[in-house]
Amino acid sequence: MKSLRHRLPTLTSLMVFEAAGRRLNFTQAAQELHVSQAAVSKQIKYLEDYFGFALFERQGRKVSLSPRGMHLHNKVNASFNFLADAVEDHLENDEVNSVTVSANTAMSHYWLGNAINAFYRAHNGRTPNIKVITSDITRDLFVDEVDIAIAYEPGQRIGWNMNLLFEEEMFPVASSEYLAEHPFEGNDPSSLIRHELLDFERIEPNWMNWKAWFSEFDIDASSYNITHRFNNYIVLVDAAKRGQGITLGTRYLIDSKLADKQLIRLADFSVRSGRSYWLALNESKSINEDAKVFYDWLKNYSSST
Amino acid sequence: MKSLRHRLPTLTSLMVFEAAGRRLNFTQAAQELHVSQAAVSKQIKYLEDYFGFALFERQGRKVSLSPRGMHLHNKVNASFNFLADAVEDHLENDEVNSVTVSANTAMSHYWLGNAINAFYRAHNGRTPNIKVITSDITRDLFVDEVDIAIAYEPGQRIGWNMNLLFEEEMFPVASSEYLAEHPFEGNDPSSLIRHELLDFERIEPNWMNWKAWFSEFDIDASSYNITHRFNNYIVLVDAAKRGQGITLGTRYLIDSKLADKQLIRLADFSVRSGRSYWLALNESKSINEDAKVFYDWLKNYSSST
DNA sequence: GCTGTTAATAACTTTAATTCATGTATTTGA
DNA sequence: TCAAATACATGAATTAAAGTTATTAACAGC
Repeated sequence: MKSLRHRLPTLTSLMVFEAAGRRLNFTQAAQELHVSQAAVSKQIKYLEDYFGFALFERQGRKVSLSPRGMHLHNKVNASFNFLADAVEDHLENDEVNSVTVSANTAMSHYWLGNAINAFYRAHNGRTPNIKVITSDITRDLFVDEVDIAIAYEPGQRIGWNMNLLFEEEMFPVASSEYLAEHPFEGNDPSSLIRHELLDFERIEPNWMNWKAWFSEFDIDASSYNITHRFNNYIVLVDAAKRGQGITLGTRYLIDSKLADKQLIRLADFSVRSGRSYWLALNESKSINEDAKVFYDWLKNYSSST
Repeated sequence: MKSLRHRLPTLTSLMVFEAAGRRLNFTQAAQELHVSQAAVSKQIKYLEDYFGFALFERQGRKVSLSPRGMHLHNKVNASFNFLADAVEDHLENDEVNSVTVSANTAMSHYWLGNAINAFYRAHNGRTPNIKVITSDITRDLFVDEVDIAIAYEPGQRIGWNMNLLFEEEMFPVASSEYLAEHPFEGNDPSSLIRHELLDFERIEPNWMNWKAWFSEFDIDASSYNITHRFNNYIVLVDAAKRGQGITLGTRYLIDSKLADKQLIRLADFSVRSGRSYWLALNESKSINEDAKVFYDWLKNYSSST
């Protein structure tokens, strides 16, 4: 793995490019940066040599970003702004008491949001500030910054105190609207094969999808019909709620949608994958008392629902 | 608005901090960067002077990140990696009867889902199969596999036919429950500073957050109070709907939540960021007729809403 | 065809970054 | 227990990157 320094041109040149690309005027960029126009010109030249193509198109005395230059500029701009915000946060804020919680998209939306709200209500709104990191990449859930991670099959992790939350169990669900249009007849999984099936497709989280689900009943992939596919569980469930087809619902996650009839469970067959969700407390950094309180509260909350 | 350059310490110092904080060993960091150990030591000292607090804790000849140092390091690391990926990008499904559409999390949930459903209804459920790719990384939205991308500020892209969808405009919103508990009094943005503010924090999409929003009214970051932070717009809006605070709503995305009173707009002030959402058709691969039909339908749909 | 504006370039200067040499503190192990 | 080894800090000197000044060239608008 190359060092970051050797993966990048000089940072000065990128910063000059950021200003020049934003203003589309080297002279103004120079004023903004409090340097001479010549300095800007030279830095841009260096950067164009580095890449081997033009970042700007020169039309006489006007400059505009080339297609590739524009694309690069978006990224560079986002990156420096993020960096500047981070730095300013540290200049302005004396350390605030704050708890960072991470979870994947589905958990964040269908479970954690409710849990935080219940915690917040239970303390009359006087809770530590909370930061929620949502990501479907397990590695991102366990970065140092995180105090509490809620993860699907994370495996053992040193420095994290793990607690079983619940086991994964999946069954077919659809909206009442869909079922009115396409009545579900029969009482076994093979009755599903003529229906419109909405599927989840993503490397991680490596959830059960229709293929794995059907295989539990020895039903072959060629016999059923996947209409739409999604890599985001919320968006998938959105489509099911709107009546576009049948999807696999995860117990605990979609219970509230069943309770208020936004989704209807088709029959009583379901599959337990044998995999689970876990609650994890980061013990590798100096103990954050607020995090510990929330962690214990969550353990209790999960066993009571 | 201060120039980026004057919002940041020297970039060299940040890059040295990135390496030193990752390795937790100044000598190794120096080797990685191909500089002397003294250079690292000096840069870290400069940065600590800049911030006015210790980034590292020195225990004898060992160093570890201080809590604030660790926090900063996460951001700096993310930022430089993002930058390096962007730079490296620049150095260098053809399944039948199927249309692949990509969009970020917020767009997928708050806009695209409705649009697909309307398309589906308009054709009595006889539409091509659709695959939805949800990602908050712009690059992922424009992979070859995608037929139609819906993107926030993608820049010009060769091989993609771009169409303006709508301009970003943001204003404060909260649930009626929150407003009953914390009445909003006053009629200018500075009235917000005593409220509980929920914020969006993420490198990409590089949306307007409270900091940028307030700066339009010359309100300083130290004066208001961010309680909870999120890197996923859906999860952020969930918290607002549950009454945990005030967030910035994006016109067009949260209009339906305003219509059904799940969220209430606080006042009539709003900020236009000058940036926009775009609809893009992939023309670099052999034309997918189904995709073209959906693209044209989407253009029409967006102008009618 | 002037006049004002903007970018590029060459020669020179400045200064931030880096090195070297040395000092101090701590850990390791014979 | 006491060298030897390891790791960060610091002052003075050096270097190379970044910046300046001055000038040229290429337009755009009057």
